[in-house]
Amino acid sequence: MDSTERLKEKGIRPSHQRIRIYETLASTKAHPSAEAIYKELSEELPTLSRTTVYSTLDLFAEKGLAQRLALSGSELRYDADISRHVHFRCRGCGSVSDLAAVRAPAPPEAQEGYVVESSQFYAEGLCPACSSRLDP
Amino acid sequence: MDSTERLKEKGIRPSHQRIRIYETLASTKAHPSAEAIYKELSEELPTLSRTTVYSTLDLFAEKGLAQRLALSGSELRYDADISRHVHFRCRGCGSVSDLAAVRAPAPPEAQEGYVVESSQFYAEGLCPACSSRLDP
DNA sequence: GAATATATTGTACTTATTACAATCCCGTAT
DNA sequence: ATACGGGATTGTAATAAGTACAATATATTC
Ligand SMILES: [Mn+2]
Ligand SMILES: [Mn+2]
Ligand SMILES: [Zn+2]
Ligand SMILES: [Zn+2]
Repeated sequence: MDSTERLKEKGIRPSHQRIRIYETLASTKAHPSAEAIYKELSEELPTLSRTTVYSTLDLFAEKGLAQRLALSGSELRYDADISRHVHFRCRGCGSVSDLAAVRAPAPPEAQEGYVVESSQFYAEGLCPACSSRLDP
Repeated sequence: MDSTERLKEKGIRPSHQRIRIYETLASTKAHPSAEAIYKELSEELPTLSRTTVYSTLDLFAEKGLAQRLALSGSELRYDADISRHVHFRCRGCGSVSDLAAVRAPAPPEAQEGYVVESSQFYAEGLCPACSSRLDP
């Protein structure tokens, strides 16, 4: 299914900008920030505005087309893979990757009165590149 | 054991500011931000600087005297309870609380090359107060 | 008590994000 | 085909959290 269809499916009007932002997000495993996507698309769409990227990613997260990752580090990261999986953030280089081999815990059962809408499990430390560079 | 001893134990010189910041953090279940602690202590210590609060909380996190929580929401929260437990952030009021009834997953086994230093499991949604105010 | 090291303070700066108003674009009705 | 209207996009200005830095104050060692 193409990007346009995916957006429509989630009730998002498939403008040119939104399609390209979604395709950019879906084509990488880097879990980019809004700024990273903005930079990536700036050449191709010179009039693209940061505001559009921010509000579009926000919209994607609201509509369940992408997940927003709040890990340590100052910026929010986004992921077009909406399946439940575990993330890793490297404190050396700031990269975010999937820990595919780790089983993600199920969302916690709501306790009395709480409404659980989402959950995240993530780890931090050093990625392979940084651990060989810094540790030994 | 008193706060002074706890700081010494972790190799932190127990200055007056550090002691009061630790005691403030340890006396609440609200998981305060640096700003919240600064406001709380400002009356008692009128010359206290934000910079001191930020750097002290940072030091506590480095030395293992407190944990730093990066949840969704713009600011970092801190917790003097360093045991492994699950957190909940309310998107209505921004409050952060413990989900005491939920078992926290163990830190993921490091995959080839990765060095895992910490991990977090947290949920988001509506707290009891906000869910009764917004939902029904 | 002087010399040295560490902690604190205040200010300026950076960075990520949001608010907002003006303009643009696109689907529909005339 | 043209005009209308509402959502989308843009650019600028503002906010908020956090950091850098240099000066001052406080504590520790000699
Ligand atoms: Mn992922
Ligand atoms: Mn807690
Ligand atoms: Zn790395
Ligand atoms: Zn709430």
